Amino acid sequence: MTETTPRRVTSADVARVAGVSRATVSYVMNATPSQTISPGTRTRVLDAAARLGYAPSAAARALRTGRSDVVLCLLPDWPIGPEVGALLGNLSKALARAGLTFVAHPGNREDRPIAEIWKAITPAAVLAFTDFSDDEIDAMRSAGVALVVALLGRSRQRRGELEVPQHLVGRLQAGRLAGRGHTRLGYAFPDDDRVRFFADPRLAGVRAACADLGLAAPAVETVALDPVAAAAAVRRWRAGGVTGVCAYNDEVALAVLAGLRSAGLSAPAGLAVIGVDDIAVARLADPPLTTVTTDQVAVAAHLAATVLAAITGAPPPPSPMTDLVQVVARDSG
Amino acid sequence: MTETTPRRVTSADVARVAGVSRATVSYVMNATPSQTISPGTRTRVLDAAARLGYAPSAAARALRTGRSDVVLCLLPDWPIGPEVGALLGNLSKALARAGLTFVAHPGNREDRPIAEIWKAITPAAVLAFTDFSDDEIDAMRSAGVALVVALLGRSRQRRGELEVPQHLVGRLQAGRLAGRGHTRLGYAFPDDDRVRFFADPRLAGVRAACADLGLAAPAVETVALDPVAAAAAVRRWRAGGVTGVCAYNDEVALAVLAGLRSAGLSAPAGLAVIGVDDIAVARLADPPLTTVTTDQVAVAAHLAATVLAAITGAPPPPSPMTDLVQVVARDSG
DNA sequence: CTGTTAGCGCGTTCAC
DNA sequence: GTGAACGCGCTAACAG
Repeated sequence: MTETTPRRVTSADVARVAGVSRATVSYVMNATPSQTISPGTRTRVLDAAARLGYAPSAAARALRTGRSDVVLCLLPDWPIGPEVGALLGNLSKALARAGLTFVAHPGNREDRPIAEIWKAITPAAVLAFTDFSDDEIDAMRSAGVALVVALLGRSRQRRGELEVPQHLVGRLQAGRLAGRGHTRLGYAFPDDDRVRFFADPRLAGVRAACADLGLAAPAVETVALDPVAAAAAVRRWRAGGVTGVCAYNDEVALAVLAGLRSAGLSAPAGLAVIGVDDIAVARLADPPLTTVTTDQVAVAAHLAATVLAAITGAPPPPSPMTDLVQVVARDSG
Repeated sequence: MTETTPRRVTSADVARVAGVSRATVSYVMNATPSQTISPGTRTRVLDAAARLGYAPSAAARALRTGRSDVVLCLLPDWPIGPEVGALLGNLSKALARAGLTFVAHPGNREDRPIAEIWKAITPAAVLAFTDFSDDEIDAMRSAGVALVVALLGRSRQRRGELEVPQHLVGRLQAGRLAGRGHTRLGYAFPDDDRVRFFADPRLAGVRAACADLGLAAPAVETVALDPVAAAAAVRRWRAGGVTGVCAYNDEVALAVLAGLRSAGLSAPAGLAVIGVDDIAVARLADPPLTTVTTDQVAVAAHLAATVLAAITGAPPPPSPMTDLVQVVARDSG
């Protein structure tokens, strides 16, 4: 029994079987517009490729073109929940339709310089949740990597793709509470510095809504995911006349609910509470949690379009970021 | 001002600056054991590389060696929560220490045949949560990709790396409840077919523990994340004499808690409940949820070692899967 | 021992 | 529709 090492199928194999040159195979496989191929040849090549199970070497292609068809997403170092997970899934799906392979790299940039990451992948584009240093940006640009920043970072006036909706989330929360008669609002800020990138624009949205509606600025309390800490915040809010609280997300909102409970109170009478994300357990809370959801599919589609535009050098699509967020009304607020 | 298109720095550039050949550059950069290099030359090369900011082209390297230093993780299509997110982060860190770049691809294999994914990456190894078809395995193997399956799939006797701990999770839950005097146990099974790969071994662990302890087999109820559905399950359990319930995970456990509440009962008197994962909101529940946690860092380390072994062809490390799971005792059971 | 030469891996694309 | 060079790093064979 001779061990036949199963060699990789290359374009040369296809060319041989189809009785054409490798160049022709390439033209057929890529449907190169500048090159006309007779239908007969085309069919023969396609047939041969299919029969042999030919798949072009991504490495060779990347080497030649200087760019792979991979889109690399640098994940933030804060815990990613099901919402982000869903976003990534949708993004992957949307980019796959454009022939791009989406992959995510977890782990903060301290563990490993991001340069090592993208140099190991040679991605067509890099999508990040937080900002890059200018040096990093220059390095990537000069390597021909398109860059999209999802969330606004600290530097300069670059605008992040996801910043606007975060702002809207806050506005919607405040609007809901104001619409139900609350005039003095509180904001439950997360006890984790790593999520400031998300929390800050949300809080800003609440602030803006309050200003627009002629309400006092929200009373901000940092709320840890702990009943005792939350109870203290609840006490302070109530002492200050606050009747409705916008929480950074559902987890923080659930903490507020727990705080109310341990203070012998309940929502919405003791304090109206509204979260963000509509996580699965939100409807299991007591009372079920009112929350704000984002249309992840639409966001993913927009992000995908932005990435695509960045790759092709086309102008980024306009943000159709309205109607992307909506309230899921339940009993807590 | 002449626009200088910033060309990529290649080994030829380094060679020129250092006054050596490209081969020497390669030997220095890779510290090739079979080739001795004089310290002086070494330094000159390293210096030049640093000055120029040289990074070898991953594409060229992959093309030549037939293998990149990327480890690809195929994510399951079920919603990934913070636990999996943390696992990925730890895995990434552990593999980075071995010089490997970890990336995850979200999205189920229906959207895109997995062959397209790994052919676009040319990974050194693929790590998957569920099993592959034999055809897929053969294709990958013959392409030189090492394969590690984290969770056992349907086919044959292959053993998944994470299967054992899942089993232990179930055993631990049942043991806890039995230790507190419960003799008739229930199991709250998830209402999502996609997580069967996790749920089945956990339930099997509970069954095994019951058998070992001489208890009746657990009364299995499928529990949706909905108070009403959960209340019905609670009723059936209580009618059947069940006094303690092991839940698939914390979310399902919280559903059981909600079901108890809407039946006018409470844990642990009405029904003792124990979850899995120790998600953040577990301690915010009423009562705080007793749960089982897994040492994700240790699991990640073991998985990383397994991947490494698969790549080098070494025998996989033994499973030190004891002491990896433990109970977080709170009030619910 | 030190370092060089040369050809390979594979898809792309320009000139004929 | 074809021949041939190219992108870039690896490594066997070989010369001082």
